[in-house]
Amino acid sequence: MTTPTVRPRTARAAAAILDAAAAVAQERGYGGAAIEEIAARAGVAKQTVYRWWPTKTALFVDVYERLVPRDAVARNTGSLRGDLAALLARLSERYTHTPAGAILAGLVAEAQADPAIADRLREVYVAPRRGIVGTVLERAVVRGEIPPVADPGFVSDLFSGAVWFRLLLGERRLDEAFARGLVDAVARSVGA
Amino acid sequence: MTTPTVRPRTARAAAAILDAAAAVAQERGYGGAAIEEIAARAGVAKQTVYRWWPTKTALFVDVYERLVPRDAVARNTGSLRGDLAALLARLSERYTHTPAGAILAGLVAEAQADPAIADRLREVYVAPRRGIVGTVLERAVVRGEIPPVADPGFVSDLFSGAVWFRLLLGERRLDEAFARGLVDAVARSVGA
Amino acid sequence: MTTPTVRPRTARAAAAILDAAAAVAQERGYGGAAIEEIAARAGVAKQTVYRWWPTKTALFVDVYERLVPRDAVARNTGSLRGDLAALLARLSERYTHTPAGAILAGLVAEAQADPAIADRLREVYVAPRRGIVGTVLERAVVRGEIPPVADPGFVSDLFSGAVWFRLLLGERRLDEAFARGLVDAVARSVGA
Amino acid sequence: MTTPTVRPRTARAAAAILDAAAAVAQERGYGGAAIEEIAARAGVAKQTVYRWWPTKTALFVDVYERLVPRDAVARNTGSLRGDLAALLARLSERYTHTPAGAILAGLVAEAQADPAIADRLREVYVAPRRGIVGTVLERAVVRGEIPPVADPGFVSDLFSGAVWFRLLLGERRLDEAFARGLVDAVARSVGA
DNA sequence: TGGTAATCGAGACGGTACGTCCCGTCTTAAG
DNA sequence: CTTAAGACGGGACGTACCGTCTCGATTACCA
Repeated sequence: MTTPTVRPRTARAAAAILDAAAAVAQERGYGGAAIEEIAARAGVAKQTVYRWWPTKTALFVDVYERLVPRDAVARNTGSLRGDLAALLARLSERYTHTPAGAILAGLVAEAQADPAIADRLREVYVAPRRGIVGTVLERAVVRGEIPPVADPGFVSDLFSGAVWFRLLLGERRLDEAFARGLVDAVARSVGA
Repeated sequence: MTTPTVRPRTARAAAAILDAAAAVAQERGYGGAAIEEIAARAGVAKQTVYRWWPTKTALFVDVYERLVPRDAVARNTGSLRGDLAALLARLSERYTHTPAGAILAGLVAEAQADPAIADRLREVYVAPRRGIVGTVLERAVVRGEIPPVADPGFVSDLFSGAVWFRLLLGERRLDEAFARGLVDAVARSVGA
Repeated sequence: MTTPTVRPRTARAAAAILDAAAAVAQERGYGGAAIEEIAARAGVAKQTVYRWWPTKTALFVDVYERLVPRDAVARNTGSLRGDLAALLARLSERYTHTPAGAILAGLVAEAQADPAIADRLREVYVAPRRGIVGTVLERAVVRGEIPPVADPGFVSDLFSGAVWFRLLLGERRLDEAFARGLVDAVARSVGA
Repeated sequence: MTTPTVRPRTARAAAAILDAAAAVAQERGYGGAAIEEIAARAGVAKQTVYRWWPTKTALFVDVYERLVPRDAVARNTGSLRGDLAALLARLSERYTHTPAGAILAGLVAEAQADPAIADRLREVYVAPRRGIVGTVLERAVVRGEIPPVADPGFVSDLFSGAVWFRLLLGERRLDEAFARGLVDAVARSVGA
């Protein structure tokens, strides 16, 4: 019914830019990704990138969201451990096959010098993860697996921190042993 | 008896460079720290920086080690929880008053595109942390507080990941509540 | 009887564009005058400018003609010296109060690299000036002030060159002394 | 004995840049000469151009001076008419075989919007020409060909203006007829 | 008098060049 | 012989305009 605000060509260009940005980040890492090359690869003028994203950071926040959508919902497997394991499997898949990890690391690095970026990152990364893990925990409470969780945000951060540490500083995959250990630690910490 | 290999002026210059690098990183972040400015601020020619450190990364690995020495030993407080709390207090202090966090984040970002940097980072950051937490856990085993730990490296990473997540993405301090929560979670995970 | 081909809005827009172009050239010079700004200032879409003038050069040829009409006739003062002085006074006035000089200089510069522009410039600038000076000389011949002039075009160019040299490289005005000197030189060169 | 102020590599780069600038202006005209292309053609980084010349204008003032040296002296042919003719021959040669004319036109255009450039141009173009023509006139006075000249600057400007008008707006050569006419007009104007 | 085609403003688009910053290498002159 | 100073070739930055294009929203003419 309503006419779309964004014009066709704009949408086309935007998609091409985000795709190109992901591809370049995949090949050269976050730091090595030059706007100049992204634009060239997207078949777009540099100005067109700057028209829609004021900085490289802003661009890659959007790229990250495209790779790891903010509104993802945790699969209900019927048990807390199963849900957490499913979450880990999905994360593993995304960080293995996309530059999501490299991008996140780059954004976190920049956030250290710019509070605005830090805020934005909490918005697109921390808060959504807390939402997802919080859902999983609530389901477990409802199921009677665990008592009410005093600080679900903390539990989520514990979980996310371990995953981050592994993916960005250890092996790039979350293997069986790691998954079992982390699920176990989280489950214990909430009194399962 | 023997004269040191490194000449006085060299040592002086090296220290000046490391200090200047830390100062610039403090002000402008890791990404914003230019070798050019570091050299100028150290009162040294750019070439002198390149003589000892082939890349910005190598330089900042040394800066990081200077801020968070690799061979630090955990204080023995007489209990697992006490030791962990002491560890947290020391980390909080370092990441609050130095650019250690910003530098670490920058190095981790670069490590995503360069396995050699990743290796180096495991060497100066992951391994030492595992050593320290491992020592704490061993002491607790000896004390009889906990049973032998199957995978102390994983426990250390869980601990480090949570600290990292908090310091680089949340508040820059590790307050009382956070410390209590993390100590508790780690202690439970090892069956305390 | 017939409705004019050019619609009202069109004519209005064209005038607004020429005015805006003159104004911008006045403020920023020929080189600094951007089509983009001219269009904006005329309250017109950029495309509307390009609809009527293929290039900046073509636009400014029209602007120049508007400031210094091609069909101007020399005032008959009753003597050669008087006519020439009147010519000088009119030129001085136009180059002092309009961007005609800056525009002419810009066009001449572009003509050096493009023979088509050079031709156009001879058409709107050189030829009309020769016509005017030629008229003045003929009148003087008729009056019996001077013998027939062998090469009136050359005399005109001598006159115009001196004026140009003064206006674009010296003072922007043609003062009394200069006028007397030039009128005298020209008069002598034709045997007055 | 004294060490030269300008270092060899600098001198080498500077010469390459000036040569390249002249070549590009020859091919594309003043307006079409991009610093980017000049640098590339000189095998030099763009920054190296900007290190020595703040603007395109400053660069081309130097290019012009290289093509038409400021300190040139008029050949003494033994007569006023001969000296003027020699001057014209030399100018014709320079404007025909070098981009001097295109460069001068470009600089004059820019001078209309920037008094500093106008000053500089009077310094490197108007004043030297007045000096040269002044010398020629003085010699004629000494020879007894002409009475003392009241305003030699004006005579020079008359001469230069005519030459300019011809070279930049008419034919690019100063043929026999034109030379005879101009020499004659100038000679008459000073009472030869 | 209401429909329709031309014209308009707005401004996105692919490009090119701008002038700046910093990279890592190099050359020079002083101590 | 080492150093500081800084020039150098290079490459990306973010900006300004170029001239072309697409979009809706007026016009203004014709049915």
